[in-house]
Amino acid sequence: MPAKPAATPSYRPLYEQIRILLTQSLVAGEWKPGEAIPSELELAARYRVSQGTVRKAIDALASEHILVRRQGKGTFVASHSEPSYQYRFLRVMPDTGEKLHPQNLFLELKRAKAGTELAASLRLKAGTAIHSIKRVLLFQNRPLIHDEIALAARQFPGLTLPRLEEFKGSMYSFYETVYGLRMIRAEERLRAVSADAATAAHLNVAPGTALLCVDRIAFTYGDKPVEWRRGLCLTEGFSYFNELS
Amino acid sequence: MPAKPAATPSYRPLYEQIRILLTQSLVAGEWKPGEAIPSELELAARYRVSQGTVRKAIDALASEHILVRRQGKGTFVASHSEPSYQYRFLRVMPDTGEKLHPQNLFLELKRAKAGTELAASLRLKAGTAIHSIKRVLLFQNRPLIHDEIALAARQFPGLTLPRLEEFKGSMYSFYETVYGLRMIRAEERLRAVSADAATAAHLNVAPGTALLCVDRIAFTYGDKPVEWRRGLCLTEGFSYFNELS
DNA sequence: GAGTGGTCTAGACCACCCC
DNA sequence: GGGTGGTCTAGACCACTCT
Repeated sequence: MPAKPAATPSYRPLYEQIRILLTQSLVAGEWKPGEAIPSELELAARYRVSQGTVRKAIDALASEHILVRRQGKGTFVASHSEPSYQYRFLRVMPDTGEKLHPQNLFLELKRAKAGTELAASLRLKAGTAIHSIKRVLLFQNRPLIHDEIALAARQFPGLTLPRLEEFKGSMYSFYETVYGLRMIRAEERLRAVSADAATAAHLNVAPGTALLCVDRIAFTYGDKPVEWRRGLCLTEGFSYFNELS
Repeated sequence: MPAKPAATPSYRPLYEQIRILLTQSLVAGEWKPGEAIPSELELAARYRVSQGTVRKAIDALASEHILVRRQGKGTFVASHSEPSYQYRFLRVMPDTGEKLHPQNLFLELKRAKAGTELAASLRLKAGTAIHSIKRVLLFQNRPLIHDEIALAARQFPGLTLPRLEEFKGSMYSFYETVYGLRMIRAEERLRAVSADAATAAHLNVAPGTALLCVDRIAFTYGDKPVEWRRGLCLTEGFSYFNELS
């Protein structure tokens, strides 16, 4: 493997270069979500390095939940469609701690143009065409979260309400399955706000009720922002769980 | 190194056993926060394993921020007193993203008895003596967070308001420096609530203002809960940042 | 039993820090 | 220059899964 030092660290270890090559193959779709990638020995042969070096590269991708190792079986491309990853980014749960999966109720999908703030978040030009989705998430048949979601229209051609409604699974499972876009990480900012009239109606509470406002930007490979989302969440009996370490 | 298989996984790798031995040394105070632990080769000799095995054990502890590696210098015990770790668990920051350090204003320290809920959180018996601390955190001279903190009295003997006030640094830096208790992780639950009269006064807002309520339990080695905390946070111009991956 | 990931070793060499 | 962490190798062997 030819050494290929880069700008930032003045020196790039081999396993780092391999990690980049693997990522490129993932972006190019050489291995699809849920599929196995070649074995460590095969990859070692392909890149002319030792198994240990390939392992270190895979370790890094596994710790980012981009790949999943399964002893005795192989290494697989992580997928939001797999049960254990279905609601990987959903941190709202009952105070009791059980993880329960919400039911989706779509309210609206319309075309719109990105305002300056949204455009900045998704790294688009202001005025770019977007899809704007509104939905409510129900936990045990109780409306708990009102979501507003924005996606660049050109990245999601042919998106319609019926297609969203007929799909079983999370939004990210949908993006991945239908549009081949895998979300690998997200940034969230939380605030406390007072419910406006419309939101209060959707969540069936009095206007002015305190709600948890969760702004999220979700990214694919290469830290490319794909989805903007604002969730307004009723936190009675439920809370947003986070672990600090 | 004698193999010492344990109950849970029916087989425990060597590096895992080393990790446990290292943790025991940390708990016993063999190496103090901020100090360097022995070099990898020394540890390899001590435990009669190869450098690679010690490395894997240290890697695990480093990824939990229990140890910190510094190339060319050594491996150090992480400390909340170090500038970069001062406010490691503080996720509230200006919307602009800069990290700024708050100023501490203590309001009260009193002795109390743990109610059933608090006792359960800290794994104490109900009625156990505790310290109850109240304070306000100011960002740029603006009161933004009202904290209520509970600690088991027997773990913090001789705690007084003046001792808290004269200490420069974060609470965890204080626990670590004065009581030798290192907090290594924490769990938080976030909710949106309406400000009551007292809190509103402390934060200089109208009663009923929506506040972010952050409940936290912080743990030392061995997942032992030490501190319970409830923060009520004004989120205007500020927000709670979280990264999902 | 064959194939996969996971562990462990011994040794070489590199990058970084400080004397 | 000597010490420390960081990389890389080649090879042995172990644990798990599937056929």
